[in-house]
Amino acid sequence: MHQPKHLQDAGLKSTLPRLKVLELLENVEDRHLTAEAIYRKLLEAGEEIGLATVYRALTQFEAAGLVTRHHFEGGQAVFELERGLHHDHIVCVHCGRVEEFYDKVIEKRQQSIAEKLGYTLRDHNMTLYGECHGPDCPGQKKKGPAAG
Amino acid sequence: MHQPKHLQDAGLKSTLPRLKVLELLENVEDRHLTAEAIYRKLLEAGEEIGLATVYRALTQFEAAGLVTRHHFEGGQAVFELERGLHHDHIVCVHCGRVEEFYDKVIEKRQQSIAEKLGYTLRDHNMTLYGECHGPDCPGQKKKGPAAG
DNA sequence: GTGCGAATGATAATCGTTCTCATTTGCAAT
DNA sequence: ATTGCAAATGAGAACGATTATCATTCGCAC
Ligand SMILES: [Mn+2]
Ligand SMILES: [Mn+2]
Ligand SMILES: [Zn+2]
Ligand SMILES: [Zn+2]
Repeated sequence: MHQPKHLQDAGLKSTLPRLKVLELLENVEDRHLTAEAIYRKLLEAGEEIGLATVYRALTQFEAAGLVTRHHFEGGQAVFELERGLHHDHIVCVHCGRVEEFYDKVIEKRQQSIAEKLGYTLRDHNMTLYGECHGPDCPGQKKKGPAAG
Repeated sequence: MHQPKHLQDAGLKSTLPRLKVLELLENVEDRHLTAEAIYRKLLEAGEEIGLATVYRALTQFEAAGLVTRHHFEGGQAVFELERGLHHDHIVCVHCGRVEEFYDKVIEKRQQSIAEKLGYTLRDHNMTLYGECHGPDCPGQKKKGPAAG
């Protein structure tokens, strides 16, 4: 339970819907959520909020640096609470599980590639897609004890 | 002027609209085009084709391995003719210019990161965003001879 | 408590892309 | 060259994600 007074510091008026979205992002287990998932979870928690407001709040949080938006495969953007530590992602193509990683060698190489090509690097998107081998992942063909 | 007989080889019936799209991709200067850009160019060239057909052709070409689809920033997907050589991209945030590159160190590192995290790597997306310094790029603040 | 500009939320609109379906095409067998 | 028919086309409707509109409500300084 953090105390999300961050809003005023970020130049945003502290309103109830915004606090609800921020609180959810701070306390939910899965860091990477679509706007609709956030909306649904708030409704399930008995909160009264509109989807448009969730989108607006997330966009404002992003502009304020409180939240990061990612575009993985599959239409919907996902949002995560910013923790100040840059990282990239690997996503399971079967179950959608997301892991984070940071690789200094890659980051440096990206920088020097940009320079070599005459660009000033401003940002990058690196997402790996693979098959996780978690027991709950539908990508794991379950070998029954007898051949079937 | 290539001879795009590739279609039958790829298991696709050789139809006029498909040939037109493929021919354009083979002969156009800019490798990376949106579906609408392709559609527009064909119309400008006097061809008669529908946007839905362009989308369909590109999707089929992608499934057949003739074309690759990328999702850079900004809504529209871009397509490019496959040349068999994997590469990644750097895109200018001002003028949209695209350069390609391939970095063996990064590719290897992606593989070992995936392994370390327990994934079997299947694909990846790496796009760098930066400011190019081309003379025509609107990101270049034109310094006039006198201070303004 | 009042007042007012900012925020909200229901809904319409937008944008890129895919789907529907009546018409046309490619092509193989006559 | 015809014919036949499944596959392809294209105009427009439909779709999913996100944003815009606008009447109502809220946050907050007085
Ligand atoms: Mn993350
Ligand atoms: Mn390319
Ligand atoms: Zn998985
Ligand atoms: Zn540029």
